[in-house]
Amino acid sequence: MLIVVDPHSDIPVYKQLMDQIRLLVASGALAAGDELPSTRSLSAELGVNPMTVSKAFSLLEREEIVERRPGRPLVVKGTDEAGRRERRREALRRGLDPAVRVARQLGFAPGEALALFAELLGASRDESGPEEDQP
Amino acid sequence: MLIVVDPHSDIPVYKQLMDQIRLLVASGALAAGDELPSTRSLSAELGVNPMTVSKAFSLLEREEIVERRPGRPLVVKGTDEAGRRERRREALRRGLDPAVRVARQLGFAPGEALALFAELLGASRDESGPEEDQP
Amino acid sequence: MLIVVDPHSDIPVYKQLMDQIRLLVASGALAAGDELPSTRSLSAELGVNPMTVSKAFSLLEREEIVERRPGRPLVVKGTDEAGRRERRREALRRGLDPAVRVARQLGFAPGEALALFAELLGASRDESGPEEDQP
Amino acid sequence: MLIVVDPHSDIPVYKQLMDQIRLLVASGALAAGDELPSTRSLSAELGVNPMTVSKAFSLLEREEIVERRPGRPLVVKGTDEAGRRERRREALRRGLDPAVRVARQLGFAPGEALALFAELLGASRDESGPEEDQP
DNA sequence: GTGGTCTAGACCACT
DNA sequence: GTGGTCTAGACCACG
Repeated sequence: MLIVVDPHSDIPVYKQLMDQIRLLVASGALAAGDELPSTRSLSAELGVNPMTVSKAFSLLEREEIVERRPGRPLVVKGTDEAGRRERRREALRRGLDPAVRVARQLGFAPGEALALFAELLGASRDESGPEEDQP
Repeated sequence: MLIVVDPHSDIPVYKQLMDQIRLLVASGALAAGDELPSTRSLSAELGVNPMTVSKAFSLLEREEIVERRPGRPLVVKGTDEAGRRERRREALRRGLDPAVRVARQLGFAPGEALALFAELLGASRDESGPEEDQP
Repeated sequence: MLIVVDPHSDIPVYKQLMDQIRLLVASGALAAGDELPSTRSLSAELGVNPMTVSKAFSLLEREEIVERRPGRPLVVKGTDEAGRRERRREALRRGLDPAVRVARQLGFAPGEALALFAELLGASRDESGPEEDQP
Repeated sequence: MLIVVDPHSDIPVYKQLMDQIRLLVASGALAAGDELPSTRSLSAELGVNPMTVSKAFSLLEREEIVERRPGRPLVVKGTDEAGRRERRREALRRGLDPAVRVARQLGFAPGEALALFAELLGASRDESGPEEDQP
C-alpha cells in the first residue's frame, strides 16, 4: 500500500488517509473487491494509532467507498466502469476547482494559467525517476 | 471589499480572510497605500468575531503584507512591480500544486487534465455575472 | 428453510439466524420434532461461516428451543400448544416494544401510530407488488 | 436535556446518543437553532467519555441534523415545517418496520397485531404509575 | 485473526 | 470557553 501520512501536516491524519485511499480507488490502483490492509497492520506500518486508521475506515464505509464484512478486512466496494470513470473525473474536478478560483481572483488570463499548469504537469513527470519514455 | 467567508468551511475563518486579502493584494485590487477597513467594520460586515479579524490582520502584518500605523487603519505595504508580479505568479503556483498532485495520482495524461482545466476556466467566466469583455 | 441473512446488517449473523429460527418455531412453520438442516448444509446455502451457524445452533440449544442428538441433525423441541401460543404473543410484544417507545418519544397520538401500523401491515401483504388499492 | 444512556446496553453509547437526539429533533423537543449542550458538559452529565459524545455529535453533523460553528456549541439545523413533519413520520415508519416484519413472520392477522399494539400504546401512557387496571 | 467501542488524558486550533 | 484530534491501552464481539 502506497500510503504515506505526514503527522506534521495541518490536515488531520485520518483525513489524509481518506484522501489517499479515495484516490487509490478512483485511479484504479485499488480495484473493486481488493482488500485493504487490516487496521492494525496499517497503523503499525504508518506509526499511527489504530483508532486513527479505524476512524478513516469507518468514514470511508459511510461514504460507501469501502465495505465491511464482519471479521474480515475491508474491501473496496464494487462500481461499474462508467461510475468509476465519472468518479475519477469528478475527483480531478474537485482538485482543479480551487486552482480555478485562485487563477480568477488573481486576474490571470486562461492562457497564462494553462501555461503554468502545463509546465508544472510536465515537470512532475520525472519527479521520482523516469516513467518509461516520452520524447 | 469583496471578501466572503464561509463559517462552515473547514478552513478557519481567520485563514480565509488572510488568503483573500493576500489575493486581493497580489492581484492588484488592493494597491500599495490603500487602506484596509477597520477591524470593527469588517467584522460587522462579515458577521464574524472581531478577534478573528484582528488575528488575520496581525498575521498579515507579520508577513509584511500590510502595515500598522497607530490609530489609523492598516495600509497595504508597498512593493515594487517586479516583486508583485513574482508574488502573483507564486500565488498561482501554490494554487496549482495540489491540482498537479491529484492529476498525477489519478493517472491523468497532461492533455486530459489541461483540457478539463481549460474548460473550467472558461466556464467560470460567466459564473456569477459577466466580467466585462473578453475578446 | 426460508432463512436469509444480511452480512451488512449491524446485527450479527449468528443472531439473525437465531431470531429467524425462533420465529419459524414460534409461528409453527417449524413444528416440534422437525429436523433442522445440518450446520454444513445451512452454512453452504447461506454463504456464511460454519462456525457462525454452529454458534447459533448452540445458543438455541441452550434456550431449549432445539435439541441436539449426537450424530443426528438438531430437532425442534416439543412444546405444548398453550406454551407455544404464549411464546408467539410474547415474540410479537418484543417486536412491538421499540415501536411503542419511538411513537411515544415522537409525540404521536395512539391513533396516528395505529393508522400507520395498519397501513404498513396492509401494504406488506403483497410486499413488492403494487400497493395502491386494497379493497 | 432529557438524555439517558445505558452503558450495559449492547447498543453502543454513541449510537444511543444519536438516536435520542434524532428523536428529540424529529419530535420538535429540539427546534431549529437550539443549541446542544457542550460536549464536555454532556459527557460529564452522562458519565461518559467526551470522545464518545464527540463521536455522536460528529456523525450527526454528517447527517446534517446538527450544525457546527467553530468555537461554539452545535446547533440544531433548520428545516422547514413540511420537512420536519415528513421526518417525524419517517422516523415512526422506521420504528414500525421491524414490528411489521415480525408480525408477518409470526403469521399474525393484522387485527391481532393492531390490538396488541393498541394495548401497549395505551398502557405506556402512564408508564411508571400503576398499570393493573384501566377501565 | 478481525474491527468496534470506550476510557483517560493530552494537546491544539478557533473564537 | 468551545470542538477536533491523537495516543495508549483495554475489552468485547465476530468469524
